[in-house]
Amino acid sequence: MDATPEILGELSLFEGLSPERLVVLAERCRISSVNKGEHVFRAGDPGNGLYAVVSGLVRIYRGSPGGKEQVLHFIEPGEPFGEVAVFQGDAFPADAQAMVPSQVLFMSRRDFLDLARQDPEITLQMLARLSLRLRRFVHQVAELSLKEVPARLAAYLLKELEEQGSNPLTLPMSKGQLASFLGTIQETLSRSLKRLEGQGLIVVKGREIGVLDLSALQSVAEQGR
Amino acid sequence: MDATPEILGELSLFEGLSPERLVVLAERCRISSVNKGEHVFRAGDPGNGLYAVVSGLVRIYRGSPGGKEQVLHFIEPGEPFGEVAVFQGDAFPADAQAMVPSQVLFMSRRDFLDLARQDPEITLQMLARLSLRLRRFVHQVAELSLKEVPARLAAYLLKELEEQGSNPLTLPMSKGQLASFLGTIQETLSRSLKRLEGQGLIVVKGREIGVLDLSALQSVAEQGR
DNA sequence: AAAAAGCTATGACCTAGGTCAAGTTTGCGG
DNA sequence: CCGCAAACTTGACCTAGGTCATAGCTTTTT
Repeated sequence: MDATPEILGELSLFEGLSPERLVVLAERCRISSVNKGEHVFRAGDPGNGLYAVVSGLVRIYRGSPGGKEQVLHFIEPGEPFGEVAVFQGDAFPADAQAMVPSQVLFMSRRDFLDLARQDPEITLQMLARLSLRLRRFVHQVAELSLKEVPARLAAYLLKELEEQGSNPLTLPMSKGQLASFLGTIQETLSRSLKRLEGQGLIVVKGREIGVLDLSALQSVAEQGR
Repeated sequence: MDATPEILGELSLFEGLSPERLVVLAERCRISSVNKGEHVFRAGDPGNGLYAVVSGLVRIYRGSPGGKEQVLHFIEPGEPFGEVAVFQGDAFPADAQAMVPSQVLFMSRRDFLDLARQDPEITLQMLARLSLRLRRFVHQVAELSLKEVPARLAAYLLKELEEQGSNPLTLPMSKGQLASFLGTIQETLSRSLKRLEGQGLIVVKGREIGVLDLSALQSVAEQGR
């Protein structure tokens, strides 16, 4: 399916582009639907362009021979993914899979580089975007090796609370997926939630989590090691 | 101390720039000496520009309240560091410390952005550079959470063997520092080395490590979980 | 070369958290 | 509204690897 200028305008990637430019770009982008569980690309696939989530939710992850998986990020509507392969190395470093029925936009490397040439602002925006991602990875690596599961969980809940702004926050994914993002497994996550609940810091009801004691949760999150 | 065009020409960051351009840039860059153990910047410091190692060795790491540290990368001569703060967020996300007496070059954000504007090629090179770093982090996150220490160690040795090209390879840092890079501690690294040695895969003599059984080492490195 | 300071090895011990195995609950397709 | 498949919880168990303590070794300083 073809993209429309309206859809493109919603993507953070194209923020600030003129309506005329969007019309031209719309012709060059393709939108496709992917079913729940379907892969947009696999690690090692040649990357001929970049993607963005139009609707739905996509997870980027790496698997291991033993079957365990580590989620690197969840991509929400408006956000691009798979950019790394456009600028370096050409093979995707991880798998991308739709977690719910989703629509994804594709733009070829050629078209993106053309756009970048005509609109250098885009390049700077991309640098800022990759820098942000780098910053997040720095955080993720440090958390994985320096903190224990309850601390990582607490930090996640605080971040989510901040972003959602509403107090009983809602997990945007299954607990198993969250565990995989936090570098652990379902069982351990379940026990950690229980523990925080037992300490009176949170209250859990399905995917809804209410934060009862903000400052105590913060001190759990800071526990390093 | 002022930078010279010759020094700048050696930096991967300025690869491909004309000699005239290098002369102009040399006036804008400052080179300073840092002692072993001295910090170039600390996490949270405002980032007003980027750095590159001219000589010596710099490590980028994050500490935890409990005193443990996770090394994110070792920066060798010619390589830039601290770029992330130039494009995003303005505070450095980690600490940078000289591991041996070193010389580092500094270029202000302003000067770098001026250069980027005049020479768009630099921007694309920077995109490629950040993409490579992102790719490495993807790898590091996955290794930390999916593999055990001996597997991470084996993977490191294979990479180092490849890069150095000589068989008894030489560790470029202390074993304690290597442990911190691999997300573990001295003692565990020591035992892992011993184990690989006991299995006849490597032979260790101080910082020199000879690889005896390449394919066995590869299969240890691939063990996921 | 002696002394101080950092590195490395190794042993005894302990715990966070992964594995395996039942259940139980939730939510979706028919 | 039913039934089946995920998703989730809970318990018993086990192990990788972190902690603590000690001692040998190597390098730099004086």
